[in-house]
Amino acid sequence: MSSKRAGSSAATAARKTAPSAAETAEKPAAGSIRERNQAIILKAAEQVFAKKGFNGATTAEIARKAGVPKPNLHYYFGTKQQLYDSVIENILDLWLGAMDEIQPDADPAEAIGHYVQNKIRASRDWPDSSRLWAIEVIGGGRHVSNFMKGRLRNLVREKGQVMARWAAEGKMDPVDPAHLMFMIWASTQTYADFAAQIAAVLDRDAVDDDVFRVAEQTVVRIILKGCGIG
Amino acid sequence: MSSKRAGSSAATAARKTAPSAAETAEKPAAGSIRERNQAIILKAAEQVFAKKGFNGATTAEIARKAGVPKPNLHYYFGTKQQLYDSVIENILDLWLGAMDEIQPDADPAEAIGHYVQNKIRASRDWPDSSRLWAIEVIGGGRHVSNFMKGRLRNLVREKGQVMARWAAEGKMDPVDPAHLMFMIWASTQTYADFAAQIAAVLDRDAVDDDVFRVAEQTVVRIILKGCGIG
DNA sequence: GGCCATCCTGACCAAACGGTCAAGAAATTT
DNA sequence: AAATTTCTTGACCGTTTGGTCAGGATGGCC
Repeated sequence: MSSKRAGSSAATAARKTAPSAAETAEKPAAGSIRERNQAIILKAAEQVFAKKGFNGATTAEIARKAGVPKPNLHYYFGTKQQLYDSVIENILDLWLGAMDEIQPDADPAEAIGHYVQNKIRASRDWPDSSRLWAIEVIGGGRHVSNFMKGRLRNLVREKGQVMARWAAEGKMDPVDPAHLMFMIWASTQTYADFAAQIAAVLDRDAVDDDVFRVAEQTVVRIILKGCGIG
Repeated sequence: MSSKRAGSSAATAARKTAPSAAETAEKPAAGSIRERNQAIILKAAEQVFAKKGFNGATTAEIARKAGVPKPNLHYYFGTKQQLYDSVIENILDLWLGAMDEIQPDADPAEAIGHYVQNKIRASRDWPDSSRLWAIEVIGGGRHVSNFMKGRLRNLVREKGQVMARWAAEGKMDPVDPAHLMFMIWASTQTYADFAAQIAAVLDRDAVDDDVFRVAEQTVVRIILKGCGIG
């Protein structure tokens, strides 16, 4: 009797991310066992870490959720800490995408509006990533310190200069760009991080698409108008 | 702000000898040993819980930070869970104060502006409370579910009606009040919860008064202007 | 089929944790 | 000062945790 808890949603998701190019038919290629299992474990780990933080999560729970025996975690990722680092690394992209539109010759309303939109949709589509990031930063952010002081800081500086130029050209108010970013991040990620609170206040079981629609509308509107755009 | 709450779940500890503490009338016993030590432990517990969450915090660390032996925690608070509950209970007031100014006959700019101000200053003055609240809600908020679905929801509904009236009178834009609240909470509490990230991006050791000054200015301005006030 | 590398897993371990206890020290009351 | 209640503490315990290991199963390649 094999201990297959198979058919989980994790398996389907992992199959989607598997390299499908050269493979024919349904049989996974040789080297893909590793990738498949790593993906399954990473997804389970993200869920558990996002809910309980690093210390609160147990390797046993992650293994159970992934449907694999516990030693399998260590086989693929070494220690719990290394597994955590791998999960964190997969999240960093959330911060870098979507800011591309903020360019000197772009339209501020569109650029910033789309950025807010994308951030809110990220909260809807990958809430666990947002929550895990939040827990990590609240705890001091030691694992992401380099990222925050490096790529993230540079990005804020760069996009801040674009906004300063927009302001100089009269296209928007001279708002402090860094704090505008903080405000956008906070106002959008709150729909993932504080979903429990928002659902409770709105008397719903969860933050569903209806809520996200009004959220997107409201936040985009206040941010843009608040910056003197539009 | 209401005054402090005496440890409500403290009595469960000393079961050996009936804890006859508070039954016969109010015995202030100014500076009693019990109150002093409970306050010390609660403060230490809040710091540790805020950084590591419930599971990540250890009673040994709380005891060390409070400067008392570990069994002393159990003597005063029973279990770790009860200590956590006591800490959480002390935080709830943060959500209720400061919204008082939002009244039908008040000036929207002043009322909302002061509310944002107060929330940002709360992030500056009690960052650990904000962070602990965040960790609790991210983890599902089971310990505060009643509060969120009760007093908090009612408060949002009540103040939302005030804002709807302001909007009907043309004093502000017809913004969804609940989402405006979410935005204010997120934009203000982020200066406590995400302090590590903000400090890193701004290239500072910590989020100091300078940062808070610009933060207050920027957030108040964007929120008010974004709502069509001012 | 035969061989090898990769993958899987039940059983186990040392450390850390929450919690307990009994006895002693310090207040408080009588 | 004696009695009694409250407070303090080192030592201890059962459970849970992250991590290990040896050996078995599986798949790829000739």
